[in-house]
Order: sequence, then structure tokens, then C-alpha cells
Amino acid sequence: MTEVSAVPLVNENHRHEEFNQMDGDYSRDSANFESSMEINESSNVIKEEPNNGSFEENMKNGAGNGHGPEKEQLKSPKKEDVSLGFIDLGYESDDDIPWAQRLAKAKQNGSGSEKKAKDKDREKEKNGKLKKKKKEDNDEDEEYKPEPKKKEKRKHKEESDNDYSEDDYKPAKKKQKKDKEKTKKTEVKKEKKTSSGGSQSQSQSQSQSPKKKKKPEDEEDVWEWWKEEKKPAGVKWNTLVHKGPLFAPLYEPLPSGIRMKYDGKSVDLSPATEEVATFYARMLDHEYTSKDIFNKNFFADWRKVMTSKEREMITDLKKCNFEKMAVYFKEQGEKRKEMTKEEKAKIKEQKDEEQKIYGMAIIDGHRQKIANFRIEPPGLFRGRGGHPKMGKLKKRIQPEDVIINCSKGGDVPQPPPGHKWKEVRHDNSVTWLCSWTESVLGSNKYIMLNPSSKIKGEKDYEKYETARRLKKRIGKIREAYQEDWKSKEMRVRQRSVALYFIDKLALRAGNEKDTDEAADTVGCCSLRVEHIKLHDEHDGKEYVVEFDFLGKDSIRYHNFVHVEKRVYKNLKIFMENKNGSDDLFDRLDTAMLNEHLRQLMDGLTAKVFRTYNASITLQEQLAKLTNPDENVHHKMLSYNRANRRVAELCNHQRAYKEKKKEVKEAKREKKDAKSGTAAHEKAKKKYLRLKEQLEKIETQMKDKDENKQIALGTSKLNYLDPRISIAWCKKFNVPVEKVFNRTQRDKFRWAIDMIMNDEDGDSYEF
DNA sequence: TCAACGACTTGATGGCAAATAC
DNA sequence: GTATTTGCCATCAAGTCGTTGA
Repeated sequence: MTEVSAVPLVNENHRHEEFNQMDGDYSRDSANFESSMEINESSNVIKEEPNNGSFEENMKNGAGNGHGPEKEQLKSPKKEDVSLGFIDLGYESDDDIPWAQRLAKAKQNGSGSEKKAKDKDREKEKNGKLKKKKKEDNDEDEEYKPEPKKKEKRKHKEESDNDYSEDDYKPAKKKQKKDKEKTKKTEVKKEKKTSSGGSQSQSQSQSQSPKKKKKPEDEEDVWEWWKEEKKPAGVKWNTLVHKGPLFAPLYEPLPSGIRMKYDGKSVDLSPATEEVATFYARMLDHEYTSKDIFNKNFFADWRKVMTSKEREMITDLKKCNFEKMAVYFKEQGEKRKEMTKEEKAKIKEQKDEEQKIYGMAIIDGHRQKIANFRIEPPGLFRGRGGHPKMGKLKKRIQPEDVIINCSKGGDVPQPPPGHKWKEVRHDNSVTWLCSWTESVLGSNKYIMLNPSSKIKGEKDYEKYETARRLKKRIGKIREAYQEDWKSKEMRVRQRSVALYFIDKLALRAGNEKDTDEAADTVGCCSLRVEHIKLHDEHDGKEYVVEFDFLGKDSIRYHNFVHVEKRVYKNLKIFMENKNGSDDLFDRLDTAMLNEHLRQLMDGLTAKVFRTYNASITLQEQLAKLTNPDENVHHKMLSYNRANRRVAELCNHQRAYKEKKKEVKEAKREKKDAKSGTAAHEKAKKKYLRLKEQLEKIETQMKDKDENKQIALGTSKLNYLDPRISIAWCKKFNVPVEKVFNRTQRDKFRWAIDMIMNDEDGDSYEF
């Protein structure tokens, strides 16, 4: 496990400040929800208008505090309001949403069973309300005994105590001719395209209209799926044609002079044994090979592929010397770098050819890029953090391991000569093209389509629409979970506190996981008592919770957060009579939490809060930081700052401190090892490598200051509604290329089209 | 009923080529 | 022209969440 540092991370002070600000906003938020509701009711625009801004924004501009000016704003949402951080939705009715209307409508209408479920919910709701009235406002009402095992939790059946239904929100109507016309036009265009079929016709039609000067990215077969009817639920495609996966090249034995040494003597290994040895040799410079678990796992798996003779001889990894192999691979690498232009071009050509054949699928008549058409090559498993299986052998995947998914008919991909597929399936309820079972964890791996494809894009679009729906309900949801802090039922209290953390701190849900199979990392629901410390007072603030745990990818989350008194008191109760290794929320898990969330809003799960909070923060930060009079360069600076705020919220940070500590330890190791010995050499190498890595991070920090600390790309690609960024570009005359690179533009083509081709696109509100 | 599984999204990492500096 | 830096992109591990079947 990565050792944690007692010193706060570089940008933690900043974040700490920010969270403290949030706290201020938070209380304001809930206190003023009612006033915003009243306003909207009279305005007949959006009936349900909770205070839905981010905490920070609300505090700074006072949005939703029930004073005069907001009333005016809420009554008449104008384009200009965007720059003021106005928080109402720009759209007044379904029909107002360009191109999205049919998609959204299909979803809203729902199926019969969905409706029944809602009715049932309403029944439950009534009962819940009656019960609620009787509830007393006392924290210590329920005698709380921690649950011994989470497994029993599900016995406490979820009661429906929600107060909302989808129908609560009924937007006013407004005609939208323009978009209908647009949709019509595109449909005609599409018909022309598809009538002549496939990508060829696309390029033909383009060549027929030389008037339109198109950028290279528009030259491909652009499938404007967002202007089409949605497929029935569960149907992912009607026809799917592809060439199957591309397999890793076969192993080529090393030249005769390149041999591993065992106990000082060169040994000839069988090809299979040698291949696995090369996996290790290639990683010799990597920190992994200094880890005991890695070596243990590698050696055990390596021995499995050895011949009995080899197994008899090679009994100790420490006696193996892979140096010669490692040097050879380095030399090969150098040679590759020194290749002539022509040689490089030839290789590129070959790769492009592979991409052309295997990298594309035809789905419902449209050519779509495949994300990963290569079968993962064999190698050693690189689990992160303290993964118990790191170093294990990832076996070579054969066609006999691969399941193909495609249309029925003659277009089934051919397996390589002399081989056959494990199975050929025609399952159009899934999106994958090929799948196989990976040998280390036994999990399934898939070949799927590129993010620019319809299948992925549509899902992405839906994700942001769900987050936008959450925006309309967040006020009520927050109000409800605050009320639940006082619940007599321990599971309800735990759920409400967990939800508060997920909403406020953008924590992940935290599924339970098997620590024999994966590193010991946690999320919100799986937090243990040892992961938090309560400080009655810290840094001049009351009720401070110190979080310190390893989250996804074993990245440390260390943060001091001021919380409401009631949350603090609840946490104290949750921790009573427990050991550090006990679950903090012993009566909660992600399934229960999500079941509850689903009752609050259709499609709501814990991860929607991350999308919502990230997007709303970006929108507000952009509005706050952008000065329309500045040049593009300065505007971009503002954009990156806004983006960075989001990344901070989501904890996408680089572990600078961790690296620093590693370097320190490596230095000590080097000092401890006897000079001249192999151990000393190894320690020295490790130290130099880590030092170099640290220096790189430091330089980046100095050069690019703020931005390098945070992995901006992740939030940009996964959490931020791209329409916010594009609308910002449109409004402030910043080229979209400045904000999104080629890949991102491909992925977000739907959003670019929606905003850029809409007259009111620049006033888009998340 | 619930653990296990399947399908999918999220996110870190590292290699490589294009851009930039010298 | 060469060295260095930067950004892009592929890769694959690690999550989330809904479904399944014992």
C-alpha cells in the first residue's frame, strides 16, 4: 500500500479553504430553498426551482438567498444572466430543447411498468409522510448497536420515504418551430446519404458539393444520430459488422547471444519460459520489480510455464539475472528511435492499414471507429497500489478464447487460419463486438466502440441530461437528506450522512470489494472508522472531519472538512463501540443508497452527483471568471482555471507528496545497502529513477504552475457537460479548438452541433 | 435474498509524434 | 538540424451499477 503522508498535499490548503467556503454556502442553500420555490410558482415558468447552484457560487453571489434581486432574475431568465451565475434552466419546455426533444420524450413517457412503479412509490410516499410526522427530533432516540456484518444489512428492507416523483416538474410550453425545421432538413439530408448506402456514398455526396469547405474531421462519415429517433430500450443495434479483433504478434525468440543467467551461468530457456522472462526483463527498471508481491506472483506464474527440467533448475528468483535481456530491449528501443523517415513511414502505413481493416465497424449502416481493436498482449499484470495480484502472468489470448458478437448472416468475421472462435453471438442488447476472459482476475474484457460513436455518444448525452434533471431537484434532495440526519432509524441516518458526503465532497459511491482480489481502497459507503478522525475544533473551525483514505487507483484522499453539527454528532454515534477496521456506515451499501436515490429521481445514482457538481461548478466558474473584454489568451486562462476548480473538486490530483516521500525512502535504502553490492546498485537505480520523476513533477509545477497539479483531461472528458464549454466558446468568441482537441471534438460532436447550430446556443444552461 | 457476474464508465499511465527551443 | 518539451492517444486497471441465478 502506498504510504500516506502526514503533510497535506500541495493544493490541499487551497481545497480546504474552498470546502470551508462551501460549508457557508451549504447552510444558506437549504435555508432558502423555500423562497425560490414560491417565486417560481408565481412565475409559471419552472415550478420546481430549488437553489441548485454549487455551494461556492451561492455564497459568493448570494443566489437563492431569497432577497429581492434574485426574484427578478428568477422571473425572467435572460441570456445575460449566464455571466452573473444565474442558475435557472434556459429551456422552458421540452420542445425548447433542440434535437434532444425526442430522446427526452421517449425517456419521459417511459414504459408501462415504470408508471406502475411510480404509482407504487406514491403509495409508499403517503405512508412515509404519515410516519414522518410522528418522528421526533432527537438525535439519541434510537439505541444504536453497530452491525456486525454488512451482509445482514439488506434484511432491513428499504422503506420508501421519498417526497418526490418525476411528475413534480412540469415545464411550461413554448413553441419551437426552428428546431423542427432543422430536424426535417437533416432527415432529408440523411435520407440522401443512406439511400446510396455506407461511407462510400458519404464521400461521394461530399465531392458533389464542393461549395462547402469542410475541415478534415468532417470528411468522415458523420452520423448525426442525435437528430434521429431513439431505438427501443434494450436494443443497441440492428446490424453490426466487423472484422473481429487483431491479435498480438507471436513471440519471436531472442537471438542466440541474449540469455538469462541463473546463478551466474547462461541458460537456454524453452520459448514459453523465455517469453515470460522477457516480460520481467522489460520491467527491470520499473519500481514493480522491487516489490515483494510482484516478484512472488511473477515467479509462481513463471514456474508454471517452465518445463519440468527448468522448474527443477530455477528455484530462486534472486539468482536470475535478466540484465542482458534488458540491455537488448533497450538497444532495440534505441534502434527504433534511430530509424529513417522512410522506415517509420512504412510502419505507420502498416498501422493505418490495420486500423482501416480492424479499427472500424459498420453499425446500422454507418462506419464507426472501434476504441480498442487489439487483443491485449500477454504480459505481467500491473495492478496499482498494493494490488495482491500484481506481477501475475496475463496469458496470451487465442481466438479460441474470444467470443464474437455481430449480426446474423454472412458477415461473421473469420478467425485466423487454423483457429476458431470460442463462440459467435448475435446479441443486440449489448454494445461489445468481442469479449474474452482475462486470466489474472477472471474478469471479462471487451472490444467496444470509440467515444465518437453513436452508441457511446448517446449514453454520454443521457448522462448529462440526467445530471441536468438532478439540478432541478437538488434543492429538495438536499433538504430531505438534512431532515434524515435526525431520523430515528439508524440506516436512514447513515444513508443521509453518506449522501451528504457524496454531494458535498464528490466522493465515489464505494462498492464493497474483495481485498484478496484487489487493493484495499474505499469510497463513501465502504469507509471504515479508521479512515476518519473527528476534531471538535481544527484550524479555528468547529466540527471538523479529517478524511484520510485511499480511493480509486489507490490515490490518497486527505482532507479536513467542516461539517454541520448534526453530521458531526451522527458520525460520533456511528463510530461508537467500533474498531478502526469496522465499517463506518455499517447499515448502508451502494445498492441500498442507489435504490433510495432512484426513488428520489428516475435514473439517479451516486455517480450522477459527481457529474452534476462538476458541471455546475464549471458553468458558474466560467461565468464568474470570464471577462468578455479580454483577449482569447486570457479567456483561455479563465477557462483553465474554471476547469481546474472542477478537477480539484473531483480529486484528480497528482501525488507529488507521495513521490517526495518515495524518493526519501529510496535514498535511505541506497544508503543502507552495502556499496558495490548488487542490492546497492539496484537501490541506486531506484533512487535515481524516482528522483528524476520527482524533478519532472517539480518542473512541471514551476513551468505550468497551477494546471499540472490537476489532471484536467479527466474531468473534461467525463464529468463536464461539453455544451457548457461550447456555449462559452460561442458566447466569448473563443474557437472550440482551443478548448477541445481533435479527439474531444469527435467525442462531443453532438454537443458542438447542438450549440453551434442553435441561435440561442451561447445561452445554454446546464 | 444476495453474492457473483456482466457490462459499462472512469481515470492513470506511458509511448510516440508534433511542436518548440536552442 | 538537433534536442527537448508537450500534447495526444492507446491501453488497460479500477471503478459503478444493474441483473442473474443459486
